[in-house]
Amino acid sequence: MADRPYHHGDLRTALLDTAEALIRERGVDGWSLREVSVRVGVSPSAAYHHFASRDALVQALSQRVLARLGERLTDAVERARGDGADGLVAFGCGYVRWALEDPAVARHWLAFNAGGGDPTALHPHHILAAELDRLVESGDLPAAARPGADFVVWAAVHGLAALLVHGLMRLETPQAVDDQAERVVRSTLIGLARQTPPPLGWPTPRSDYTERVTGAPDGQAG
Amino acid sequence: MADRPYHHGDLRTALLDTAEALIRERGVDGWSLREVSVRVGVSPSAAYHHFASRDALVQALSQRVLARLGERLTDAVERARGDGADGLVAFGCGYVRWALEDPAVARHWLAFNAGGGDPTALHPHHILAAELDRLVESGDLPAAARPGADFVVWAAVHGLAALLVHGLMRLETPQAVDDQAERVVRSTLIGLARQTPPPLGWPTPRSDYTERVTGAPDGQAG
DNA sequence: CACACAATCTGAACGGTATTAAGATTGGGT
DNA sequence: ACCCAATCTTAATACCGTTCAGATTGTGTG
Repeated sequence: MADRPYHHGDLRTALLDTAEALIRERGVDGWSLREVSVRVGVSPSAAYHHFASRDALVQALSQRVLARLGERLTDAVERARGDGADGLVAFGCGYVRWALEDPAVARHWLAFNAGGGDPTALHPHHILAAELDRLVESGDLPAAARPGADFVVWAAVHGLAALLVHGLMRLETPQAVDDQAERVVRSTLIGLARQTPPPLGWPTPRSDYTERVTGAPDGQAG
Repeated sequence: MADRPYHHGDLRTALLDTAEALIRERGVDGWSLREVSVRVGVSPSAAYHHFASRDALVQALSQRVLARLGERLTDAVERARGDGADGLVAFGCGYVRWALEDPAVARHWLAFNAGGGDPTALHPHHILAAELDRLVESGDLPAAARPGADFVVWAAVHGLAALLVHGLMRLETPQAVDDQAERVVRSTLIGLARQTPPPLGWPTPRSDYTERVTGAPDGQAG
């Protein structure tokens, strides 16, 4: 602790990195502000010049994780974009793979996803919605099925990731993970396409979902 | 503290009740073992004669919450069971309604769902699987679509609940919640039914997503 | 270059936390 | 009546988040 300069240089990201590493090593709650500070080589109170509280660090970390997920998903979707649902299948696979590669970090995000983050961030929901719009334009998805479909697909993918990360569902091989993700996405899309206009079992023509399913892209919970 | 008997009588459930009430009042982390003990009227260390640690209480609470959810879902499914997917729609609505009625408690369960709980418990997954079996028997779902379908439906319902409870999606009215749950379940079921035997690009041209989704031929599962 | 100022970090402290150990109290069985 | 095991209490330990006064350093201004 003698050779280190008094000013760290970029303590903020060092704290984020170390907290994330500890989460990766010991689980979602296997870290403390103090230990992170010690590991970085500064005093515990130094963190408070970069984060208003421990919770602020948690929030910032989950935003950073979210940003990385966004980049990864845009890449995956762009690379796989072809005919039909391939882009969305890549979205689902990328989402679930990301969760399983770093279960603890994914659980951190699942639990503390930042509410008031940067609205321009590459949010999974945005990417998904854009890809669904493409499907409508290309005629692969009926326009009538589009409103609210983003949340149906997102729920399916998010739920699969959550079940896997929390150990309620187990898939042995990476191939099985991809297959399950693909099946979830394709089933949901087929169901969305076939159900909407006058499907089987959909009782009385309910009012359209455009008004009632309020998707707030940049909104957050109270 | 003078008129209370030295032995509480049923301290274990009293601790669980109080912890749950505090979670309901102040959020997932708005409680401590000490405060729970004080609220019940015993010393902080008394809890350790009923739970090995704070985490054990967390686990026990999440198991109890799970059991209640199970009872509720069996009731809902049995009551609504009719032709076709009505039972599963009731399952989805019950699941999501339960989550929204007590968001903090639901988040507690979402985060700490017990891994090694009672295997005979009424687990949502069991109820769902049984209902899917009924659909196969009644001919509403092709037998070929049955294997693994439970996890597809569960993922969709679980994901919807998770997105709502974490504020990533917002539905204003209870009717909108029910509608969204119904749409998720029916879409998934229709998709499962239509996709499986010879769907769009599903079985044979099993493309290798390891190449297509990411550049790296890598990935792992838990 | 000198000087002031803001940003950054340290050290010590406060109250709260989980957890443990040793001892007091009580109910049930013999 | 008595012993034992279960239950609860008191006290103590170690860690946690957070705050505050003060030391150290970079930066811009004359």
